[in-house]
Amino acid sequence: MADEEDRATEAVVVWERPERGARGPAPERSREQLTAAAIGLADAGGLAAVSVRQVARELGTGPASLYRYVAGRDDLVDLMVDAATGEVDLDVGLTGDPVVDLLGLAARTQEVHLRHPWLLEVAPEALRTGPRGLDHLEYALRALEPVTELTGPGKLEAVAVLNALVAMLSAVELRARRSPTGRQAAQSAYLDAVVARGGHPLLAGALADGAVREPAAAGHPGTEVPPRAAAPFERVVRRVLVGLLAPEPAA
Amino acid sequence: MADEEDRATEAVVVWERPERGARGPAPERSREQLTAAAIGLADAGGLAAVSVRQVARELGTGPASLYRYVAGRDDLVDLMVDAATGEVDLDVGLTGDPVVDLLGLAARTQEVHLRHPWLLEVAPEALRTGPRGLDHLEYALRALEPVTELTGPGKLEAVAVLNALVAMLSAVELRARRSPTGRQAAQSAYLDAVVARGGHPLLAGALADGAVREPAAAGHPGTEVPPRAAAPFERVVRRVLVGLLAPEPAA
DNA sequence: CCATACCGCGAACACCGTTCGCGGTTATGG
DNA sequence: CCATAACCGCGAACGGTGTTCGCGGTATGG
Repeated sequence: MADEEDRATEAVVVWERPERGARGPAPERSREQLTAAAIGLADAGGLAAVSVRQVARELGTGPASLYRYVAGRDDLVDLMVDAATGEVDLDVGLTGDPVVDLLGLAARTQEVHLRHPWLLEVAPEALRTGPRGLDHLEYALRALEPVTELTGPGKLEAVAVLNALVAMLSAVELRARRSPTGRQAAQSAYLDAVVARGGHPLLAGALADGAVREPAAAGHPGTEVPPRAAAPFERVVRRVLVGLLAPEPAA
Repeated sequence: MADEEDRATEAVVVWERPERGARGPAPERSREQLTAAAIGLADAGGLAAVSVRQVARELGTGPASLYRYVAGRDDLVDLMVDAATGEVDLDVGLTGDPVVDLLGLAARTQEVHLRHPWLLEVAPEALRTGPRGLDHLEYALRALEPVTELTGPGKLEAVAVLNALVAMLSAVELRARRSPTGRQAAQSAYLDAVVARGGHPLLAGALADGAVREPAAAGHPGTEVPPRAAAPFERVVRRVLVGLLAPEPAA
């Protein structure tokens, strides 16, 4: 009574559906091509620019054709995310020090985030890991092997925390790089107004301290900020890792 | 030369636009009503269920009418997020121990996340903080006041890390609670298949260890998991906080 | 060799966010 | 005090979206 109702469960994940059937003519395109086109659009115009119609146009065909390769737009996003994850180099040897090894993985992962900003736009809710994602995870677990203080689920938690951390820090870095996009400028102005209004003294103080928000002169690019951002990333990631992997937090 | 071109900058944030003009008849509805209706829809059907048309229908009017209260759908989402943030109780006294105080704030914030799962669906990219969000931030900074090892920007970073952490742990908790929604079931089956295929031994081991994924019997709910999830949350948050606020990570 | 399963894709459906412009309402400046 | 300018509600429409249906053509398994 379980074998026959799997036709309802046949709404299966992309990675399990075969790339092509065995009967008909050969497909004129491949999932890889769809993915590449979609990633190109997203790199240029954000995740919102990735529509079934646009991707189809990019490939010189109609929207309906894509549904031979993919069950829907969500599958397309899954393919994109996994392809981007595959850009992280996992052929780097391990030193045996979990903090060092995970820090390196985090740095290489951040590079991908900076190269594909749309990764931050995909809702974490809908994240369904593909083969490359699982390789990424396995690598992290390999780096965590020397750690004996954590159980299996504990290690998975730690990796999840690390990934969320990398995403967040990448978002910060991206906001610092590109010139404000109007929406951000408005938000910035609102922040100034509220701070000036008093009532949030500590926030005001924290903002006054550092370079987090520079004067933001006219608005056009021009002053490119070079590689200056490596330091805070390493510092924060290291501290979090040390906290996560510490034997016991005292009491 | 700055005062006159602000007409281009008049694409301003929601919080700065007045609720109503001074000339015409009184509006029949309020932003608060729009927000409440939108949150109701989102609580029931996710963020995707929040469309201008649906909200309008909920209020018994046409889509165009909403644009008197809001510049677009994004403003609506901003209002929702800020309203939800306002549900976090900030009237809790501080003990003076930053770890304890921030842990409490994190726990109360997670409650809101669990009550409004759609918060995790809003892309972090588009997050523009409103007044309640700034209050939340100010409270966290107040809890961090005794910490002298961190500068202003450093504290802001720490709070950002904490918020990302709470979001991630809430996502985990939510996934564990509700019965898999088909998409998640497919993902789960795929995971089993890959693990059975070998090639990810550490992942297999980690999954075999704990209760992260129970056998997943038939599929229907039934076995409600009670409040059992407080422990890992506190443990992880505490460790991360200790790492973030530690004087110096050794060398 | 032919039935079967697949491929490409034009056409259509339902929904989405957003804009325009109209008639009615209200406060204000002269 | 009243005319005018600013505002409110909203029907209608535009261009975009994801997705489905069903057709003619093609390669392959039995």
